[in-house]
Amino acid sequence: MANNPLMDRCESTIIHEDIINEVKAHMPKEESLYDLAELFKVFGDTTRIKILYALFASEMCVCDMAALLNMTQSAISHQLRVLKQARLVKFRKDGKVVYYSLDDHHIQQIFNQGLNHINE
Amino acid sequence: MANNPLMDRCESTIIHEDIINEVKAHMPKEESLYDLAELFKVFGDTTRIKILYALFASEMCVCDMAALLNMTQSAISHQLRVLKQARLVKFRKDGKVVYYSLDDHHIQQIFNQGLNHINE
DNA sequence: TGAATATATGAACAAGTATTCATATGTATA
DNA sequence: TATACATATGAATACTTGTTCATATATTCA
Repeated sequence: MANNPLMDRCESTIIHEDIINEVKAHMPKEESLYDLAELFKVFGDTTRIKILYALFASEMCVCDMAALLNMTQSAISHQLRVLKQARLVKFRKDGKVVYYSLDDHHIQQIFNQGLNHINE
Repeated sequence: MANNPLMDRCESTIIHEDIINEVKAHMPKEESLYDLAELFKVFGDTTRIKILYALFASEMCVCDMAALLNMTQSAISHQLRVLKQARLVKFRKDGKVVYYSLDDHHIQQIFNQGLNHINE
């Protein structure tokens, strides 16, 4: 039976069908789970976390963020694009300078809960 | 001045030094930010999100998770290792069967805040 | 208009990661 | 003890992603 595609799935024998059905009934829909993972992916990078923490304290221009984090303007700019696409930051222009700020009030709470887990 | 390493950092001219200092004063320490990013990295994968949501509803064995998510036992097992290392799940053994369950009560709140952001 | 400068962006590269495949480990049972 | 089976794991692979480099865009000011 080397060709049975279910070979690697516990011999295709579901041990607790009742539990599986119970769990299935409580699962959010696929799309929500995907979007949630995408959101956390955005949080899963030190540079972006730092940018967001910086913006908790004050709006900032790209140049200042680069100086603050000791990174190139390009690297910061690329990451800001990711944060923009995730609707986490917004910006306003003042001449050449672009000021970024937070566009979501959940972020801080999410981060705090995350820190709670870490500091346990 | 093509060799100036600060060339790409806004000519090394910090525009708003006051803001940078203000922000610096409020930044958590490097290590916390790193750990936080590591935690969110764990959340940043659909398979792991699904596993955790499943465990919100009930403890489950590896085999059932594989059946539920229609994935190989091996893939599930690898992801459970990541979740274990992040201290997000714990397990108990009953004969051959290993039952996994949540090891943190913050997860659900973090996910709910995440969904709030998505559904806005 | 031309020079300076703040930001954005495409391409390339290096590093990280999720899954698969093969196989090992550990437990129950015939 | 031998077999079955639930789980774990190392290696390989395909895919993703963060940064750099070069350059484009846009705005100010002389």
